[in-house]
Amino acid sequence: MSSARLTPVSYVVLGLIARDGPSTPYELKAAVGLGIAHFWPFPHSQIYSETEYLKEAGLLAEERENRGRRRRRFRLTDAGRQALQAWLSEPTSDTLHLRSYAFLKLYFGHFARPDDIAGLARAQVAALQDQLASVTQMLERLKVRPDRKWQMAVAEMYFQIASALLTQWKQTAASGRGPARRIARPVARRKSKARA
Amino acid sequence: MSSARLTPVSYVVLGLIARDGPSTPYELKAAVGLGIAHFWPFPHSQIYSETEYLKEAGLLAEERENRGRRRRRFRLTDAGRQALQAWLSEPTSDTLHLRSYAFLKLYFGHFARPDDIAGLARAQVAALQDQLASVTQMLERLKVRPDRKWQMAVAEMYFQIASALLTQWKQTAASGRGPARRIARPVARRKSKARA
DNA sequence: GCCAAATAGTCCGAATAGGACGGTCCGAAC
DNA sequence: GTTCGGACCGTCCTATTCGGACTATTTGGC
Repeated sequence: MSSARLTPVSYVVLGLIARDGPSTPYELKAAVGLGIAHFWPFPHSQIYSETEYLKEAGLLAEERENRGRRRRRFRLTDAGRQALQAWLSEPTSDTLHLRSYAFLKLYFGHFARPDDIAGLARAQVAALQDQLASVTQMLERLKVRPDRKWQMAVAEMYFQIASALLTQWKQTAASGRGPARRIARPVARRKSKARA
Repeated sequence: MSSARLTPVSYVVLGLIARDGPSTPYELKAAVGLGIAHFWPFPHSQIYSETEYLKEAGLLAEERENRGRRRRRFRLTDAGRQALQAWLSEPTSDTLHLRSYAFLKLYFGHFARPDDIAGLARAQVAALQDQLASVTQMLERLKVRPDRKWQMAVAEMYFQIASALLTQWKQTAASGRGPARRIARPVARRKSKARA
């Protein structure tokens, strides 16, 4: 009953049920794969333990299906809805965490042959183009859902990130191949406030 | 001796030692914090076990310091250098992994009060500005190191990502506050190749 | 009825997280 | 030359998390 440890995954579950109505863990798993997995990955097995935990905590209520597989279907309790809203009302300064294997290789590019860098860059360009294509489709789908406004906003951010990266990797692929060393492009600068 | 399981962290260690010369684990830890931690985070305790492991595998050689603390100092063996170069020569299509707590909140923005969204966006704008300031300093520092060319490239990618996000969050902060619903900005679209 | 495919859920060893904690060295103060 | 504080350096430990292998159940085609 008491609101105990609530993790990001807890809110994923609460949020999805708030959005989609009473759901089975399996449905949640599928819903996660459709979007959230792109910016908050976690193993699907967690959904099963998390729904159980949230039920114990009184934030979800369970209703067994009568027919067929008799799956557990969870709905939000009032406490659950409140917990979700409370969470949403606290902003976070937590900044994005990035993990890129390709960055790692590029970082040590000094020890690679020029061709290696070019190959890496080409592979990244291709991968990013695929990714952009799929995000574009997602945007297309969201465009006709005036609710889902904020999902759209997230998708757009994702799109912008992928776009920016694509541009950069293309440039990386071209550099070395170019006719001459290129002059550093001017880049927006902002007032500094110290930090490192 | 046999080249066994080499993880990304292995290459971080090999790469840093290749760049900086023989190093102690503590020095590596500090070096990681200066840049790599931003796109390949891992607990510092791993450096200690990893250097040990790489020594066993014959990719590093250890030389105890004679004086003072008698710290372990590791240098690259030929095998180590080869392993690094082999790794660098294989491109990766692995695409970036993103993890953002703020995205999660925004995603479920439907259940938040408009003010909550605005607050979140403002917090993100502030955090990103700080981050951009520190990246800008890093770029400044790298500008005068013609070696470090590829580190610079990574830093620029990071900068572009943060810039793009800043723009988007600013827009999010403004939306709702704006005089009217704004027309969707035209956005670059690319040929689709399917994927989801 | 039987089989294949899709659906649904469980389990568990391995890897990671990341902070708490314990020593060690050095320079400054007295 | 002793003491002390702070930076330096490294180890350890527990709680998650990872993520895939595995099992079971249902449905639908024939």
